[in-house]
Amino acid sequence: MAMNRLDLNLLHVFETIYREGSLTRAARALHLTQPAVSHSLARLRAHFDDPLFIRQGNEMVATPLARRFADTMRPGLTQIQSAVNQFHSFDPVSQHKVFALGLRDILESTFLPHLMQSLDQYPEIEVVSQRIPRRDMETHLAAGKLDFAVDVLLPVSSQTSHELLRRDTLVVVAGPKFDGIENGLSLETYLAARHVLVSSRTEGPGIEDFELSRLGVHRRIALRCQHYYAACRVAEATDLLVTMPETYARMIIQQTSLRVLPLPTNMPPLNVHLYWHTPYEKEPALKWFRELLHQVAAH
Amino acid sequence: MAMNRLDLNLLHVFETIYREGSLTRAARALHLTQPAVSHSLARLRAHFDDPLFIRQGNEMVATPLARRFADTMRPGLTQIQSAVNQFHSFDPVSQHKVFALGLRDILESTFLPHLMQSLDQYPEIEVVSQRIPRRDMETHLAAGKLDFAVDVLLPVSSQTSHELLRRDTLVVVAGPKFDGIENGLSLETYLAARHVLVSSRTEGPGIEDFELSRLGVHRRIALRCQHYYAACRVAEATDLLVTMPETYARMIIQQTSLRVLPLPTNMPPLNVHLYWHTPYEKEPALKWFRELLHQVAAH
DNA sequence: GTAAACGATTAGAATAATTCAGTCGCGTAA
DNA sequence: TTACGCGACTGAATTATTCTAATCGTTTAC
Repeated sequence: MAMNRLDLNLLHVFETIYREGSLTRAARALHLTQPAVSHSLARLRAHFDDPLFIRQGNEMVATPLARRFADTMRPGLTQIQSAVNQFHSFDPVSQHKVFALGLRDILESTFLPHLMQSLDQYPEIEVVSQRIPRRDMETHLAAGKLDFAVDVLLPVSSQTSHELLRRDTLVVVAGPKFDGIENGLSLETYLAARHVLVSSRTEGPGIEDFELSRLGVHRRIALRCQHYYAACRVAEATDLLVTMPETYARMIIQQTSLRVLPLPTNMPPLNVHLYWHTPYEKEPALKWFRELLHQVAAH
Repeated sequence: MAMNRLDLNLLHVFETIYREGSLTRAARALHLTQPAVSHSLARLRAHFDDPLFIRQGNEMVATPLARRFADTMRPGLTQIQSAVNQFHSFDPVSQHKVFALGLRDILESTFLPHLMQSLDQYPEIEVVSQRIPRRDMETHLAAGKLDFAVDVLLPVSSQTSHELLRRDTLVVVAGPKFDGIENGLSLETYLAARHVLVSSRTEGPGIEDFELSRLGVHRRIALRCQHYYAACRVAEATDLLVTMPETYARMIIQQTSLRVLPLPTNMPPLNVHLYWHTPYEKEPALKWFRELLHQVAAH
């Protein structure tokens, strides 16, 4: 290309010779013939006006200039190769990468176990799960502080993309002390029963109560608590009912005497979406992780 | 070269397009035609599977991926170019460089004025003069803490190179009160005179006294002091003689009534040598500075 | 609407990189 | 000491890549 400017591709040849200490082995590593490597070395020698490697027996020993040059340029070459790889391809098996994921509340419980199981085969991959306030989600994604966020459908700007990750619905969890459901749970039975309302707020209706009030009915709240797990333990020991997302319900009732029942009336779905900063969406590592999350969500 | 490995020379093309925001201007900057740059960009686009630059009117606007890639790889590219330049060529006019020079005693006075005058035309060059114990000279040169040392002939290992920088001899400095030298200074007159001995030690003979004792003679020391400058001020005000290196003598007597006379007997020369760490001697910046020092010493 | 500026594409020329074939130097074993 | 194997170097031939000239399509300015 330009006169007097070193062909930067020769740096890779230099580095390989340096590492292998032999032109023949370097040629093998580069998938070239030995004379090709010899010619490349000749070009480097001409450029630096130094033999760079001196043959001693069957080893090519680096000259002081070669050694010093190798130490000086290596960090830059490593950094460039890393940058090129970041935007060209991502190999999760060999490349270290930390993914920052915004997960709220029960989504940690429903996603992280399967996700970490999937990452067993990728020991270089690390995941950091953070809870970010909803109002900060987009700025954190744009700034790269978060790679992805997982949440219900939220209004976002055109700078943030999202797609459906998993469908979820509300179901009813009942313990063995709750009777009268041999033919399924009717709306009358549901409304006559006493309920546990799960909310991090100390007052106000739950999401399901909004829908019931649209039907002109309301249920009887006997207990208000903050965590679905605690609510299920209560339902198991009493005849109170818990209305909650199905995915989490099925996780919790395992090896308990609790049952999952369909809600006796239609409720809008609780769909979980994956969010990311649109301009970054072509980055190979992020694309790979996105696919992985879809696989995990399909469990 | 290798499949799937980016031609690193394309990075320079990328960077130029990014900076110029136009293929035509980038081509001009790279001394290529516009289609050559277009081809290179096509290769980059294929590699990253991204347009990288989108034409908006007559500007090529970088895509988000291109922007992020530019920011990521720029430090590495800068570092590599710097490393390559360090070992290929050195341009003292435009490249910043600090040279560490080991100078003892009067050598600072005799070298630094002319050296700094020569460096007037190289504003990017900085010089640090350090006094290093003689026993530490070689380790400091090897470690790169010193680029060069200037001293009389010393015994050094094969890892340290040296070459003659300047020849010097001992001369006699006399003030206007000293008589009887119309036909030159004879050995008898020299021995009959009173002398100033300059030494940082509080006792013991000077170097010239070793040579005189080999002739079976000795001179009369009337004063012992530590600096040649002070000794010369004494000679100017009295009829005492000072025996000292010629280069410094000629510097000091300027615009005084002092005279420089040949020593009336042969003494071995006081040659000043330049020392450096042999393995580094091919580095272009050090080569350049070495040449400069020779020019300065030839003054 | 026209001319100029600019990027993309095609075809061919020029240049660079790689391979092939052969020679030379070094180290080791017989 | 000789023969052999290994590996680097060199030059010619071949292949691949890059660059240029020309042209086409798009955009901008007047």
